[in-house]
Amino acid sequence: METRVHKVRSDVRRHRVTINDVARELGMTKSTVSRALNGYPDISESTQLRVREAAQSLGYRPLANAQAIRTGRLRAIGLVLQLNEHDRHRPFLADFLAGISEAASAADWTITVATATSDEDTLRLLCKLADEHKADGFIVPRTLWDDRRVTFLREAHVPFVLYGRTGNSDGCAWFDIASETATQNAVELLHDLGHRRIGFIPGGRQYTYSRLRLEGYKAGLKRVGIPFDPDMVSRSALNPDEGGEAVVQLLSLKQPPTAIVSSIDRAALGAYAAARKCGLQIGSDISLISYDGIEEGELMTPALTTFSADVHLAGVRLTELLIKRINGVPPEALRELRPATFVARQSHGPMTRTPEEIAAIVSRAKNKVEEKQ
Amino acid sequence: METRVHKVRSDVRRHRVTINDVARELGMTKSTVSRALNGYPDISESTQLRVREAAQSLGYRPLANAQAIRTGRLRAIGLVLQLNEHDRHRPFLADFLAGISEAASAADWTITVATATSDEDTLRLLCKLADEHKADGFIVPRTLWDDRRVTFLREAHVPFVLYGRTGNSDGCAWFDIASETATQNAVELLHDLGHRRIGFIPGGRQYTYSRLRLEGYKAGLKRVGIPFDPDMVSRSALNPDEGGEAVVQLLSLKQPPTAIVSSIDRAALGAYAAARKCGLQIGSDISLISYDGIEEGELMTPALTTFSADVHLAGVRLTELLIKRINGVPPEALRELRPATFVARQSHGPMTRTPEEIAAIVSRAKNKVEEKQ
DNA sequence: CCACTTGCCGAAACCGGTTTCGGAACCTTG
DNA sequence: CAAGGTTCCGAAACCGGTTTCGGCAAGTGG
Repeated sequence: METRVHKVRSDVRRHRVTINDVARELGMTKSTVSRALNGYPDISESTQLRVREAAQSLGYRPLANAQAIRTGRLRAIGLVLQLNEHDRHRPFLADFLAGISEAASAADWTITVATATSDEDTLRLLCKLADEHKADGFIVPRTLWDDRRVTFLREAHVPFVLYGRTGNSDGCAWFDIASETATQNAVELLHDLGHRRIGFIPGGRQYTYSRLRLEGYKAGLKRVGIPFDPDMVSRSALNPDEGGEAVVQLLSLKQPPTAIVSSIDRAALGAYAAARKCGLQIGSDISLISYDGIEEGELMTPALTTFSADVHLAGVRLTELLIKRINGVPPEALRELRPATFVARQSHGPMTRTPEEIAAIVSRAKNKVEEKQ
Repeated sequence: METRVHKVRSDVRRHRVTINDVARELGMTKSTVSRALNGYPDISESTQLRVREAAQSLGYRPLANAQAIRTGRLRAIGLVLQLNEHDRHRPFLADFLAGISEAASAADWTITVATATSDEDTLRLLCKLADEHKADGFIVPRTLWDDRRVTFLREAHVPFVLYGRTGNSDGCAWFDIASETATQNAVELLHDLGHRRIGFIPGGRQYTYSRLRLEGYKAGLKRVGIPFDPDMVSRSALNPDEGGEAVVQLLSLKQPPTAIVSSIDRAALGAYAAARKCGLQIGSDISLISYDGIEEGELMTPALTTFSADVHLAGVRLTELLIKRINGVPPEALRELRPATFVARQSHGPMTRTPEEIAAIVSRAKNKVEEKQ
């Protein structure tokens, strides 16, 4: 046995064990071997057993590519990642990939990935991978509200599953984390701590999550009886710099917020320096609650309170859903919403200053800066 | 469910243009079409042209899996990533993948990835992907000095290319960035700035780079005429916490360093807080030069001086080398070493304090901490 | 004018599998 | 014991390509 395995290994290139080898060894035809290994009912139990044992001991592994040309099933899931200059820094990529790979391996599937640099590029690669049948179906990450990938895959009748929701979800299977609920909870929590002016920093406009989190913010306000004020919503922010600008925008209002809810952690990271520049300290002077759960949040002072999304789990579930979808389960039966996890750290707390006090501090800080110049 | 599967399948089949469709359209046999498209010399120029045009206009795309069962070539490169709990936080994964994907796409190849959680898992997946021929060759990232992946791939006669060097490089193609030279340069630079006691924080022991950087450190010392002192080499550090501990270890010496060279940025990030705890400020009281070029380094105060490795380029070159290797180029001709880029920021500077002064400050800071307790 | 290349393409085998079809052996049943 | 039904497997077609082989027609040399 030991030597046999070793032999197989060193012979990978020269000659692998084929179904014909197994058939010859057993004195059967390859059709019988094939049906036995695939559990067809017209092969007797005893024969199936014999074939399985022989295949095992010979180290036979069917070639997925060869199977695919007849069955049309490669047992590969496709993934096209868009890594813009913009969000090249994807904190969750490793976790996400690990989740997908874990679930795929468990089902004996593999992953085909490609990376793209723009929307067009993404669509082109998706189209190419589908055309050349490099994958049986696709995981579509970071859904947009109006997503051309979805349109394409739907029309091409290629199975897919979305990470996130989208505008028209006809025929879509999806997995998502209820960030709108998290955002709503953040507002309610801040209200319970005495805050009445609560600002909001949206994420990238085109993404579905951005829409949902804004809705969650509004739902939270409604729930606690605070009227919605458009001024309390800043420009959208996708990185620390933009996050900082958003915070400055909110704090420069005549009636600035005493607490801020940020759509994404990356933007919230920029809030610290921006607030400091305005003479305020996150956590003590002004509260901040964000969403995502990136590692860096924990290293900030004070550490960032956030709602954490389990991206590893997302990868696992998306893969399981996609495999089911490829096996013919209707998309309507493959939709899953999970809650985010609240990670209470030190960037939020009871209201300590009124909007008026904050406005005064900010104005004083601004004058100081101007004096220096 | 059964009917649905059949429907999908027939749908896919309906869409796909096969080589037979092209042949029928042209009134030729598929063998002629195949040879024409593959540029065989026994097909006339004019026929080749006609076939190419017809294939183009019909939208024919050969199925890589179908080609592979005869040619044995899938045009897919394999990548098994080990994402330990430990270094799940891989800052370069996105860049690395993007580089690989870019080069693979350009050559019309695809990528098959899998992630593993341990050395054994990595080896198992590598073996499985090779056995089932899911890829024509592999990129092996993060080489160890004694690397079982290399042993396996070599014995199995599977083409591969290493990202990094290894103990026994017989039959190995590789790409690497000369971090040993960078480390040496760091030492020389610090010497030029007046530093004479220069500490070193090694990375993960089993990795080849760790060995090389230590050698670079020693080479730098030798070059400038400083005798090597084993005490100047701390325990190895792979993350901010361990980096902090390493710094404390060095600063607690009777003759502490006035400058520190760190093997990896992640460890250097922890140096800031650790130095502060010892009463010292990075950049002004003590110099720090690191290696990697991660984004976070720029956000530190003062920003981290480091040698940056172009991981995107690494992905591109590794892919190009691997494809050549698979095409039969001997591994000895596929070895490439590139320099790292020096990124001068604010964490290093002229020597401002002697080792004795530093020792005094550290000892005072320690007493203070003890008093508080 | 005939033998001999040479250029070019069709026919068929092949790759490693899956799937359809048909028939032999066995079992039931009347 | 004949008729009919089951069980189980072999033969052959098939999937979408590649590659080998051979032959026809045109060109070339003697």
